[in-house]
Amino acid sequence: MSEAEGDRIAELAKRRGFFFQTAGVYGGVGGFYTYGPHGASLKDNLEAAWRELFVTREGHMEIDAPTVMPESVFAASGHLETFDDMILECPDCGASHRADHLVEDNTDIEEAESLPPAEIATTIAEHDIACPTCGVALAGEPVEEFNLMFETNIGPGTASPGYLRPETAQGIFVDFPQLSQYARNQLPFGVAQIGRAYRNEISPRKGLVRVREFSQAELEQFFDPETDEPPLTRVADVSLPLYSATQQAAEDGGLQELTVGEAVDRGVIESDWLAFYLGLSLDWYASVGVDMDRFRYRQHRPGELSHYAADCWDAETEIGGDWVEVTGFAYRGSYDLDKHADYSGESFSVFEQYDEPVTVERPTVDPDMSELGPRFGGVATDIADALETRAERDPDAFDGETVTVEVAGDRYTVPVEQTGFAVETVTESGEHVTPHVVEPSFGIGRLVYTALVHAHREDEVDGETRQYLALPPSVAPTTVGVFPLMDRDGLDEYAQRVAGELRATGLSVTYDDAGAIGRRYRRQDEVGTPFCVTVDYDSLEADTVTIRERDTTAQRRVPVDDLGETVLALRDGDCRFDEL
RNA sequence: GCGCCGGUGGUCUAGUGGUAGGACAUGAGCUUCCCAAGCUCAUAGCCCGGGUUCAAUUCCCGGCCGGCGCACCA
Repeated sequence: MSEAEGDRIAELAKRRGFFFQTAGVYGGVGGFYTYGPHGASLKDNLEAAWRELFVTREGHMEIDAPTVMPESVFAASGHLETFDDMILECPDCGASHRADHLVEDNTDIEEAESLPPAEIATTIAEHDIACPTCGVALAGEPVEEFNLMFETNIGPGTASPGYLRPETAQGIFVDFPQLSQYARNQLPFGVAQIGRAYRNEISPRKGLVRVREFSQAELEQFFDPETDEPPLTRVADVSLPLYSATQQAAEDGGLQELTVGEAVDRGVIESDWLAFYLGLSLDWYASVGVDMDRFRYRQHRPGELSHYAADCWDAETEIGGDWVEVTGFAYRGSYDLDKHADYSGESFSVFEQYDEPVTVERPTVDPDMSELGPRFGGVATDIADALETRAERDPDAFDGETVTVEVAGDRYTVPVEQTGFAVETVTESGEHVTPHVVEPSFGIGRLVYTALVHAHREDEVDGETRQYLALPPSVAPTTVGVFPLMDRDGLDEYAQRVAGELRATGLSVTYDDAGAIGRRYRRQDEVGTPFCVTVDYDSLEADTVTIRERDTTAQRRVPVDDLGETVLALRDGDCRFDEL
């Protein structure tokens, strides 16, 4: 652990091209990192592994939405309001406070968040609100607005404000009606997306942990909360390291090791869908290089939940003594779809057919427009609509001779016989359901960082300290290094040919003929290359090469003919090195 | 954003009011028949701006960036 752990990785990352701070020649810019060659490759491999599970294996759809969205999207999602904080700083002690919270705590005003900053400042002065930290009067202090979303303008001028998305999820929610079509309106279905998101953090910290631009891999699992069940049996026996809100509150609370089945049965995880994804994801973390002894699922405490979340579990990894959120598994309910339905006026529900149609009695109207039209003129259609609404809500009103409806403040009386009122027996074949959402949201950069930190090892070879990255072969940036033992006598040509043949199989290969052989092994150790192939003088005689394993430095001699297949099998875990 | 501390080749560092030295890494060459060996040579640096001074990498101020604490973290 220790800070040294993060420092070592930051140093290695910069020196060997995993990641580094962007625009260093201009002094650098806070919270922005560039992935170097090895880092970009590692990140790609991690994303591919994610896609393999959450898209391909689970059969979900993947989309790619824009990173800039119009204001209306975030007005509906709640981000415009929740991300726009009013900060007030104490002139005396320097503490920052949420100005709207000060007002709410000290006055009868609720939802002060929706008030303009000037009004908040006036209210603070009027009520003589003092700094909660030191007690100094805050009257007259400026209320600063701070929005965590990057704002921009769409097109010329400022008429169409746009925002860089603070999460990729809204790109899925906002086009749910379209996506539902592609899923043939069949719940449950999932939509995945890998992409960039942006948050103008007040103070970015700790390398890749808190940055202003980052990659998310998110899955939105849509389901009918009444009828749809996840395939829990597939993961029922997976053992989860759980740190529930209850355990966090308990004095002696610690991790609970429960299987997915047990956690659901005991109500530790309330949502079956959340439980399913916690179970499904566990092995994935291990497969991309997370040290599972430094991993836990932690439930959000009640006050910690996001504005949209009903329940949330974070996957956390331990880095330098701190626990870092690498995934949020949120139960978002129907919050997002309801909001977009509300703001847009469009339907964000799915029509679900019943197994058996249901017959119900329903009051209907069929107004006689040949009577209503001449009599009421332009408002006739509005009156017809009002009659229809009235019939649905208050069919008893049609019991008498006439019925009265109100349109735009005026009352109109219509003879019931002209309304065509009837109670019909209709057959309903289904109903409209607004799906609920469970969302696993992976922070790719934090996982890359975790993979590097957890993979870092030191050992001793022939009295020399060796530094290496024990990355899983499937995610390591380079799979195999190829070296000629000597850069002469035809060994180099032979090795070049071997490297070319390996590349042709689709493997990620690096060729190195510079310096002593040991130095070349070390270079590859440091960037986590799991296998190195060396061409020596025996190769020229017998067409065999040595293959060396990173973690043990052990070597085997193998025929060059099926080298490609051998390395592929080693990378994919179809064969163990000590079986060669 | 506030406070404290810091910023010297790609990396890690020494040092200084008269523009800098090392180690590692990198490149070229020699050597070398499997784990950072050795030799020669080469490339490469005082975060930015202002001030004080004959002279600033060094002192002062501001900025940028980083670490830590506070705040923030949908």
